[in-house]
Amino acid sequence: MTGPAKTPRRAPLNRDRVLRAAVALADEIGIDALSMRSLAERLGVVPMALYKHVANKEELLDGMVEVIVGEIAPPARGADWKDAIRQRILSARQALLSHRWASQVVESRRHATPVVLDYMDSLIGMFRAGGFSVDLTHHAMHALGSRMWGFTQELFPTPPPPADPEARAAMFDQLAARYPHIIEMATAGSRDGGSAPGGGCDDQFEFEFALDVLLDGFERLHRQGWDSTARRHPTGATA
Amino acid sequence: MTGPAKTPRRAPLNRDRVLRAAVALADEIGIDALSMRSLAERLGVVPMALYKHVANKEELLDGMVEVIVGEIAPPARGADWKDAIRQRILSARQALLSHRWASQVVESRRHATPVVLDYMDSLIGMFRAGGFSVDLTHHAMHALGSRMWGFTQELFPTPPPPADPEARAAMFDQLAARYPHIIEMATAGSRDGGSAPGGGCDDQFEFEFALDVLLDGFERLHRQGWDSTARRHPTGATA
DNA sequence: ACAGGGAGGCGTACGGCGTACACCTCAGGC
DNA sequence: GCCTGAGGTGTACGCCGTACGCCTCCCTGT
Repeated sequence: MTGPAKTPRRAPLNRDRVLRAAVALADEIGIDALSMRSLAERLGVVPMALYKHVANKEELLDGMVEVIVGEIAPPARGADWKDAIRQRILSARQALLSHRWASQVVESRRHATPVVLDYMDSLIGMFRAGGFSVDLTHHAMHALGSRMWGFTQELFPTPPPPADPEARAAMFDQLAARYPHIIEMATAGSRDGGSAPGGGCDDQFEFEFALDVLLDGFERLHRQGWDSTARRHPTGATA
Repeated sequence: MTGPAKTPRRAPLNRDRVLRAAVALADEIGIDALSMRSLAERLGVVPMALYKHVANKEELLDGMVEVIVGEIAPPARGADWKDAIRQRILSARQALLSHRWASQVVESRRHATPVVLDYMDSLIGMFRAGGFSVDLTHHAMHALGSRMWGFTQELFPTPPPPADPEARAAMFDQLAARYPHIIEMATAGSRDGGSAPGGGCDDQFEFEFALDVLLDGFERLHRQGWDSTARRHPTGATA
């Protein structure tokens, strides 16, 4: 009975276990509540123990990003460049969307980690495989920007609507006076059950719309043989 | 000699003075070093005094955004919708660029403040004045996303390049093996003094490129009478 | 079989943060 | 001449990230 099961010592931590626990905990309690202390407690360990596995909190967050980016589905083989890129980015979106805090953390990173660079490299490779020049690919990547991760900044964070209907009506009138166009847009959207119910748009639609505008634009420039040294801006010049 | 100048009491603070001091201090010492304490010290006041003028730090940051957004040049009158919007966004860019921390703070805001809504409302109004449907305008605004503020996420944060040339060459080979496309892009850009020198692209060019791809895309959809209920995605359908 | 070392975990402590709460101090209006 | 309330103060609390030194096993080489 003095076998290895005698003392049920917790399996020793390692970097990967720490990172996965951090992701899970952030999912659970939110990224703001994720501290070295809360994570340590979750792992049944003293806060300083974590520093044996990550250098500091920044590196912890970097690692969490790597875990998520690692969840992105691999590129589709044999597809048209546009479909392939579209699909890849949408699957990045899926990966990021399953962790509500992900976009915030990705945006806050200062240095790209290897896994992140892998993803970007593969995306660039897809443009190149589609015949894009290095030049156009470069600008296209920049134009995608954070959309390559599958998220867009929430534009109209819902201000708290008053519960009292009378107060709400009054506030509505007030808003309509100052922000006529916003109100027009918000109310128009809520008519149908379509793409844009007021107070909460169809994010997926909005995302794909923007992505397609960009990809279509890239495609057109590519077909035109656009070159950054020729005309500085893509504008016009369809015919 | 018992006049009002006898005791040189500091003019009492007010919300506006606090916000402007915060902006100036953030410009000076960086947004990370801006704390209620450091700001209070700069104003020659005890930290808690600030809470008589702003509810908490979040509201301070909101107010700082308002100050900056207030610096955006008013819309150009009488211009084509596209030029007008282009110009307005580029002037937003100018305003935000003069405070390096601005984009980070804007992105972190959860609730839009009145001044922010004013800006968005005016942008929407410009689309509408250009004949855009409410529907298309809505999606266009979402597609612009944070680009309406004139910034793009920095995509390739420069990893520290080793000083020793031999080590640098070794690292280069290693990177080239793992990230062939990234390296191709980075090195191709550095050939000419043009738009994309390695290690630091021409941000302004990249920004305008992306903006123009989007605006051109919107224009095309507008001319086609695009409607979100017709086809879900803008893709193709030029001819 | 045993000594040595290193990886993993612990405990304490420090300085900084945002901010709650009670208090003080006057200038201005009654 | 009193009152009031806006503006400013002082103290304190709980949280944070993390530096530093120590302990405790397990693995390894001999």
